[in-house]
Amino acid sequence: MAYTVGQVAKAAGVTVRTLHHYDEIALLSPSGRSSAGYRRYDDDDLERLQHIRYYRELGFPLEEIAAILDDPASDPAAHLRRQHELLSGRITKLQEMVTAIEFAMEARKLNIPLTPRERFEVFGDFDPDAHAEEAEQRWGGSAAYEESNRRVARYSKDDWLRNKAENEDWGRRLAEVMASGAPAGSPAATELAEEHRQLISRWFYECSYEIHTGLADMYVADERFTAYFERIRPGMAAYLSEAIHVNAINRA
Amino acid sequence: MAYTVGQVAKAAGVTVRTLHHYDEIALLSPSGRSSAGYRRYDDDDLERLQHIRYYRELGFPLEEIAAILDDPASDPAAHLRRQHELLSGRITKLQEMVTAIEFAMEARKLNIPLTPRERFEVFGDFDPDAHAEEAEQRWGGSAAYEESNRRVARYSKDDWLRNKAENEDWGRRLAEVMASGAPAGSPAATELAEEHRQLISRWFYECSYEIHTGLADMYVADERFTAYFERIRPGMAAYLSEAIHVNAINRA
DNA sequence: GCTCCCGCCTGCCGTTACGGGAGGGTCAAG
DNA sequence: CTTGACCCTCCCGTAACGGCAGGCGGGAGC
Repeated sequence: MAYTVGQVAKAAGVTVRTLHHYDEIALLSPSGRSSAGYRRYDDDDLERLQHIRYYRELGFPLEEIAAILDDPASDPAAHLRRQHELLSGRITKLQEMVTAIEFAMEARKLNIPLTPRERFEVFGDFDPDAHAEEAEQRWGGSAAYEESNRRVARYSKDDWLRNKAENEDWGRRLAEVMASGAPAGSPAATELAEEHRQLISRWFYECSYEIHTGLADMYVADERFTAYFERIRPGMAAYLSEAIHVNAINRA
Repeated sequence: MAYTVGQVAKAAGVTVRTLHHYDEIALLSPSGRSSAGYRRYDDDDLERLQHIRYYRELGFPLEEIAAILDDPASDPAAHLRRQHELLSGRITKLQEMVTAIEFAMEARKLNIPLTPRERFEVFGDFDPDAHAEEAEQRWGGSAAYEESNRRVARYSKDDWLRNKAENEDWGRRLAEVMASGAPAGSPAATELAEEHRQLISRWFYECSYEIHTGLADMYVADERFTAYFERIRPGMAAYLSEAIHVNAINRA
């Protein structure tokens, strides 16, 4: 089969101008011309264009694409394998970006400032995924996230202020309980732990006891979250963490 | 905290020149300058740069990024949500591209030509994933794929020729059995069905009876595969399909 | 206090991958 | 035989930087 520029352009999702350009730089020259000088593309040309499109999507410059496509050492099948591999890589990277975004969202909820390093982890050339993986585990599956995002999306500025106020009030009361000398396993403390859980459930996502204890562990393991609670009152991170655990056991 | 261009550039994974450019076009102007005219970026600048980087990764032109970042109607949290959504979309698209590649690989194995439409399905603007989903179901999980690809990667040109020869020989013999008038359920036919299964197992991937009957269904359901067998001998697709099913039952 | 090197500054020209016409031929349908 | 859709070849424009020149600034080591 033979196709005109217009047909090829439409099928491949590119403009005619692009095909002209590819012809100019000899990246993809149609295998023939009509008597009137019209470009005629055949199936082999289409296969080449297919590879071009995939490599382009993967960010390769045209010159490099020409080089690898004209490399006699690799056949079409090899290109498919290579593209498969590269695409998988891209997907992983994008997934890391997604978790990074989720991380930033979570940090925002608690007003925890991100370090420059955290902001650009996925872009920077420092050692990859070490932290990303960790973060993944922390706020694992997107189940709770999705819900949280759906809800948060509808919040007005007023809602946010109320949320913040409730949060601060809760923090003050927990600090008071700590000051009173009541142990983390005491009813006063576990009651506030339970309230914390319900606060999250009401504002963000259905927070099960399991998720809650997960958060508790994070609060002591991750310095940024630790710092957040420590700023309210020294020792609060560990205190709250223990209270949450006891509360979860009590209610089970 | 305040940072210099160099520090910001390194952290964010961009060049200093890029930051200069962003300053020039007023996309990201540092919040201050030192007495000597050095650019000083603060944390808010970093947050803005963070959003810029994500939107750029998503393919937005700088001008548009400036517009949406300066839009008073959306705050940082809104951007995070938007980026989350867009990233998820990109991931889905890339995954579709991966299955398209796998589709092309499978087609190559059988020397089935792809239609222009199939080549560029993921790029074109025709109705999405209708076929993609279908294809997914057909050669479902990547378990068999991965193995197939691993093996195929090591094949020499000679291997391919031997494979092709074996394949053609098998086709000829099946055509003979059909010509002899033996029904699809006859030992002669099911024997060749079994041989087909072992051919696949030897060359591509461990082909269980279950996978094999799956392939059989595909051979009659997908016109491209049907056409492949029909070209060897009319009626072969249905004949082989039945033989494979009978063989699977017999051996169970 | 001086030097030295590294980092920062402002132009300014170059490049990639096309976009988008202008001006003019072509082809199939009515 | 016209007409509208499609094709051709120039040719200029643009976005997003890359990269260098030529010159100032600054801090650490002598």
